[in-house]
Amino acid sequence: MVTSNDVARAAGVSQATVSRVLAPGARVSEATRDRVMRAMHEVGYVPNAAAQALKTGRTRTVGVVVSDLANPFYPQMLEALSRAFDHAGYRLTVWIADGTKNDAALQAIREGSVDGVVFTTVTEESVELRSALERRGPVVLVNRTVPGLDCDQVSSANGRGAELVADYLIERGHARAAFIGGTTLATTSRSRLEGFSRRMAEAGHPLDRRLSVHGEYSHASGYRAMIELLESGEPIDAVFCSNDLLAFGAMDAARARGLRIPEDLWVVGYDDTDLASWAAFDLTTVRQDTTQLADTAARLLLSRIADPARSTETHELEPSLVVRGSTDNQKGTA
Amino acid sequence: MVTSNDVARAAGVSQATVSRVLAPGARVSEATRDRVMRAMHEVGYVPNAAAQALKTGRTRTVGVVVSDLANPFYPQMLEALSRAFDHAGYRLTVWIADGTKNDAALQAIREGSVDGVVFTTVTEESVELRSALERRGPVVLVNRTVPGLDCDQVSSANGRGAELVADYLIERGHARAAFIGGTTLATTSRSRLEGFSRRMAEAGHPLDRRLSVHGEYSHASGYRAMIELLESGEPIDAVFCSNDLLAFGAMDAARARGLRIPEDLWVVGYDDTDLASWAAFDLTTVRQDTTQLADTAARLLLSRIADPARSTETHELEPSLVVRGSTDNQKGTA
DNA sequence: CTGAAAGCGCTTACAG
DNA sequence: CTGAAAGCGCTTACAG
Repeated sequence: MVTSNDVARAAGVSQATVSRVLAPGARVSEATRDRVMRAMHEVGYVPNAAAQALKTGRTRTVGVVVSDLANPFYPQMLEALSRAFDHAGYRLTVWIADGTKNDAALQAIREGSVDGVVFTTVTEESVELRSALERRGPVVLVNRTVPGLDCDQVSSANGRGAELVADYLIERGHARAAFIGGTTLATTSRSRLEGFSRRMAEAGHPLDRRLSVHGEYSHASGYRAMIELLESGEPIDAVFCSNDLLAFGAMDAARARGLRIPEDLWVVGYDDTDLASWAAFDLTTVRQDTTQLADTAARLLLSRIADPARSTETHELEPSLVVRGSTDNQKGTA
Repeated sequence: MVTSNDVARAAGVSQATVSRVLAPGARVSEATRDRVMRAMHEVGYVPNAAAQALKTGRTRTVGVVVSDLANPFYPQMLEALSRAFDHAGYRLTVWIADGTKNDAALQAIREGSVDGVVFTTVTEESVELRSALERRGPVVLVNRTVPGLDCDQVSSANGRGAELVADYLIERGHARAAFIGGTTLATTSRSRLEGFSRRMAEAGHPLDRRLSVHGEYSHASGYRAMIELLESGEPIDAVFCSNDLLAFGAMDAARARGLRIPEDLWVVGYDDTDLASWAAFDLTTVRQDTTQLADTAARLLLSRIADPARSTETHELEPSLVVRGSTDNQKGTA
């Protein structure tokens, strides 16, 4: 390994001077700087990250915890986070798992292998996690949040997004609606159901309990839920799924049972993933801007790392309804 | 920050003894060990990762470079790699980008922030990258490879997979086939085209040059390519796409033009991503076992890290054809 | 502007 | 089995 000592020897200066040449605000004479730079290239010097981290207490790495890359929303989120932190000169350590990795990420903060952590899929509010998050640690929750928790949080205004769907369905006369949700442990699914059923009730079309089905966030679960709804015999003219992945499953199920979309049934999702715009689905859905979510999360986390004492912030980004063919084949009138 | 010195003080032993309690093969008396363990919990001690890395030269972190999470194959690959390295006690630093991150990953090895790197999307054989890879560095190429490069590599036997498709189409009398490929810079796309056209030619159904279209690996590109093929007016009864994502785009385009699949056109993909089995596509495709790819890559990389001098290995995993409804609606006879 | 020196928090020979 | 000590490769006051 080439160290700053090797460079110092080659350039005929002290090791400290080599270090200064690389330090942002350091005063080094032009001549010395040139000589040292040349020597660095000659010997092929790259500063050792562990030594820098040990001295400065910073790694310029942040952790990201996601639970399920089979939901296309998360790869998009991950890509957006990668871009956001890349711009700031930070690297990403990624944990992919079914919720068991929150502790590993928290541990990584304590051992100093990451400067902070972005949690995208917090579900249950386990006591340990809650208290860990509340200590003003360098963490931020994106997407799924924990209402009332004193920690930086960013999400889509999920209730508001669901209201947009309700308003749209009512206005278009598709108010015999069902709801297909993911795990009730996720705030996203809960908030979307709440917003949806509240607005439907307000408009005089209260959501029938039997028409509200919960499972997990997967294609298979959406498929099963749709079959269940159809076999219940309850007449429905629309289904609001709490994310796109469920909607894809629901559409596949409905079509498998011979229903035409949108003629026989309207389907609405949430997320506006890439797949939603594919012709196979052409799904009306609520758009969450992953870039905006990621940028906000990155900004909050980096400012938290810089100032651990600042008070916490909660951001709710405004969602928007994207109307496509799964609800309306008369694009012109949408 | 709580250090081993704090623990030592609390337990009334030397700092070295605290360190030994955590070291795998260290000889410490039961009594001392107990006392130290208790002290660790009391003061909430977690070893500092940077200090350990500086001393040992190991971070227990590996890098992964992927180019495009919009292709569902990569999230699956990433998840499989995450699992494989997790089992070995390694963390993942992930670079997501359009091929510009190979250098960043190579740099990370040099500065010691990762112990090794998995490249999933090497394309062009730039001279710098080539020579960097060839120095028996702790790197492994998975999925896309560079034939002839002296470095550990794992891939699907892409040519063989394409032959399976050719054999199947010929046997089933769908030999007026077109090919839709991704970037020609990717070995995957090139090898699949080679295997396919070789076998088609051998069987007396040489692939018409005009029926071989290349773009990039995206849904939109598959869509455009399919439209192009249809508008060429050449009669075709099957399309082999060099990955599933292209096939989804091609199917969407064909259906948009009123073609029924499989009645009017057979479509075959490559990868067997989750989406391929969704009813919306029900895509016949060549299965690549991401778990096996990832496990092999992890094994190679970890053994390379342990023994930098070992000779390099190239693994080609056997693919298999998964027949679904996009080519055959008579499942019983498949 | 530059050098000598301390120290970040560990691991691991070296003695005893 | 345990302690004193060196040293991994940096950064950054402290002098000059």
